[in-house]
Amino acid sequence: MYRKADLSPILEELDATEGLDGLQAVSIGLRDALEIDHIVYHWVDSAGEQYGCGTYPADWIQRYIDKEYLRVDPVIVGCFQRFHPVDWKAVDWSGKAARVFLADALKNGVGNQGYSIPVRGPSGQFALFTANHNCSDEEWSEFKETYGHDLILIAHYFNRKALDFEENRSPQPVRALSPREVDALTFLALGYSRAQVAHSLSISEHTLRVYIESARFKLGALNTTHAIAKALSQGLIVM
Amino acid sequence: MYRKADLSPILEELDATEGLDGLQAVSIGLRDALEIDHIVYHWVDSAGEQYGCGTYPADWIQRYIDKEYLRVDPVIVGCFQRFHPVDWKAVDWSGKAARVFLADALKNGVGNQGYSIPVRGPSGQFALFTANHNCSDEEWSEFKETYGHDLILIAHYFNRKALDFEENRSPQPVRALSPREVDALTFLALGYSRAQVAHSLSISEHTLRVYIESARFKLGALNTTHAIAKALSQGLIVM
DNA sequence: TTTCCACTCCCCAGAAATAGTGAGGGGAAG
DNA sequence: CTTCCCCTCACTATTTCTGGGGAGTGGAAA
Repeated sequence: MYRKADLSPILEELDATEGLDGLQAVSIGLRDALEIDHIVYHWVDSAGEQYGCGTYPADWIQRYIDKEYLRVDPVIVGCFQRFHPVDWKAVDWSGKAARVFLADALKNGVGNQGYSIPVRGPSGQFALFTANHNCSDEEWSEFKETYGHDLILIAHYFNRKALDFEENRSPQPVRALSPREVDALTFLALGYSRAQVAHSLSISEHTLRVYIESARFKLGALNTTHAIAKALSQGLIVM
Repeated sequence: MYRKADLSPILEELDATEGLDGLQAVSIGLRDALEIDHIVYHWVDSAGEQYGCGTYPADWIQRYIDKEYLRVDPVIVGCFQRFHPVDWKAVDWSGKAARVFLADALKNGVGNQGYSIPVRGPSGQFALFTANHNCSDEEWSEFKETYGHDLILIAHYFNRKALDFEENRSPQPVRALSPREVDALTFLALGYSRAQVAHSLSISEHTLRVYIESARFKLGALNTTHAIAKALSQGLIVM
């Protein structure tokens, strides 16, 4: 039976942390306190870039990036679609690429049990906070039972810190879309043609075009499709 | 000085709750346990729809909807841009509409102190969890100090429940895309033209078109833009 | 083994989106 | 009261996308 560790010092340490190196240190402390194999915070950037920190072996992290496992990893997909924390056993490993990925992960020091918490920030920011261990299903259930709540909170704080660092680095000048621009992009995202959208909004197609173009400009998008993709992934419009 | 209330029974009640009415009941219990004026969970939908539950007077809620305060409320805007919980005193009340809104809110039973926690789910889902009270800044600081962590966790669980209800109402079957289709849609979402995508994938433009069409078909999309919007919002592709 | 499905290639005509201009009215903020 | 942004409308030429055909390979599953 698990005896629950006191995590309040970890939370305090997390609160006072500065910089990614600090998060790295906290994740090591947390891993030790929880007596599991790995703790990983993984920021998945909308541009496909990614950074994170945690206790995975450096080899594996490099391999993950090199092999573009991000596109294969079913945990990422599963978390992206859900709000609940995700147990690795519950995601879809049926794809061939996914099974190859899993085998490779296990070979590189990743434990068989995982529990990943999706965290979302403004502008479509998305990250994962994962606890990983090598043990039986029963032990893992007990672990989740014991620390589930705490992990959610800690995931929240990890992401908060990561966002703070990011903000310091690049204060993004996100210029908001005007209501009409939002309308226009929303209808386009729903699959309507420009003519239909113009009709729906009771404006001329020419006017509609102006909105689309100014939205494109504001979003720094190369074309309408890009604008809609950006607006969607930044949470500026919702389908 | 605050003596911290034990919130674990509330969390358990929340865990076992079914339906919006249940959430309503939990928010009342929580308000009483915290000894504050109001607790509100507010799901904000971009389409302008919104639903929520909490302890605000029904009059005020109706007024909020009728007057379209959603578009004015600086707390909404502030939370939408941030990951941190937001104290109402810290948001931008400089706009005229915002000040009118504030005056109206205070007149309708809303307390002067507020603490709102943004929560985000898949597909750009966004909600706010708010604690509201009428008291001095000092008392409020102490309250936030005491219950800040708990409120984050509770906000998370409120949103989880709300999403569960939503899911039960509209379960959608997703048919997976082939790797090539994912590639094609991903590049298109990044703003490349068909010619550029074809070149990037080292295939002919004709072939590329076949992928796009089959992806469109699988997604039940009306056109390419729609397909990309659907794929993005279903988490099938990541930018 | 046969039957899928994923992947690759090709032509053509019509529909739709983009790029380059332009203009005027209204409202909010400084 | 001026400036800035939002909303609305218009024309033309060019590029890009869509929809309609058809055809051949290889791998995986039934």
